Amino acid sequence: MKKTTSSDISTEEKIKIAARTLFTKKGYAATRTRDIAEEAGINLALLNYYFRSKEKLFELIMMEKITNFFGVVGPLLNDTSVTLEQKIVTISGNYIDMLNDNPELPLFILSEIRMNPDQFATRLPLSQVGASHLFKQLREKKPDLHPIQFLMNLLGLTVFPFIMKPVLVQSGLLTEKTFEEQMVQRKELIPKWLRAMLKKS
Amino acid sequence: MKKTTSSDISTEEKIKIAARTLFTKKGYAATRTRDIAEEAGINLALLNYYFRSKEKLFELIMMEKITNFFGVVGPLLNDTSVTLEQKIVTISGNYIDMLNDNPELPLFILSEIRMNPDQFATRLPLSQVGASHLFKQLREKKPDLHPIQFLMNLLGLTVFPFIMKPVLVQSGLLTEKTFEEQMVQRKELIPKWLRAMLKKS
DNA sequence: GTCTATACAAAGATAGAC
DNA sequence: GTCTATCTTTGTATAGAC
Repeated sequence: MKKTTSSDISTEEKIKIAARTLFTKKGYAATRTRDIAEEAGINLALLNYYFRSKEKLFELIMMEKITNFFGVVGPLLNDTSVTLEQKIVTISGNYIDMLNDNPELPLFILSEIRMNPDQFATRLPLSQVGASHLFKQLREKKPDLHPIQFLMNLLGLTVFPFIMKPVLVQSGLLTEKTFEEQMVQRKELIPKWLRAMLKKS
Repeated sequence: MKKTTSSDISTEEKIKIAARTLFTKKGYAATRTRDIAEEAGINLALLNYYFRSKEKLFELIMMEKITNFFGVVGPLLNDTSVTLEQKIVTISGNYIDMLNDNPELPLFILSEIRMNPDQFATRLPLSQVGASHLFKQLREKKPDLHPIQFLMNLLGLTVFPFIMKPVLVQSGLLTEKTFEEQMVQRKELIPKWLRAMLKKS
């Protein structure tokens, strides 16, 4: 029987929590194992005891985050029972909700991929997108626009504000609160804008 | 009289060129001064001789890049002789041209700002945007949409594809060549999409 | 499983010769 | 201005006691 209850967290879990915080905030290279240990309130040696190395620990966290990030689109991609319109609303809405809770996610994932493109390329569930039902729907609806162009728009309109957030808030152009309000608004605006893009021209 | 001619580059300049390449590709933390020295083909000690420290050198490059990045919008912001429509076309067009030459720029700037938000906040020319002529034009044209929302769209549609580029290319969803072609297309598409967003609803 | 102590490696910075 | 050699600091990993 595990001695861990909901109120006392195992050392292993403490390290993972601290690693999640620091890695996603500062990235791999700028994060010190000593800082993780301190943040977790444990001894530095235990990090290596449980996870063998900084890199192994990082990969664990990274895979978790990639799953989070692509989990929003994944299940919808090939669902033939959902209309294009519904997919758009669901994807952008779910992303905004998820990113409101994890605003640092996109910048973290994208910058780490940039540093090691080939290492993560194979593990990304993106390769299937090209043959997905969503792409088929897009081609039918608007043959003269490459589905990738549309995907860039969907993600750009949804994800980019969260990437800009630190800049906008720090520059005083926006407060945390008004940012969140605007993101809520966008859940209705984005589908409207995307719908216009798919109109026959 | 300087002995430097156009064909032989001064040591100082060699270091700056190497630093530009490595910092923008890997970020501050992951870049080693030894790598910069090697890339520049100079002795490690010379880096400190010319720039005192890694950090000083980095700040120099960073300021350069911020100037590049915001230079595209800056001059247009308060130009009262340019219509809103023209501003949109110019901004997105110029950005796409500039980013086609410097695709790593946005991810570099945004991830470094994320690591040190307050350090760069003051130096960003973004605070003036709120009082700009562009924002005034946007408020007049479409009072029910917050200008920031529009700015997010303009930048999201323009800049985000370049942020996604490594992911898209590495996952095999796109080749370098088709990416560039699509970006050229977007120079006409983006203004069209944005125009639709500013229509009376 | 957890901690102390320490080895080992890498990175940034500098002194001093040329 | 440039180089070699070296110092210091910081970061990662491990050995061994409890």
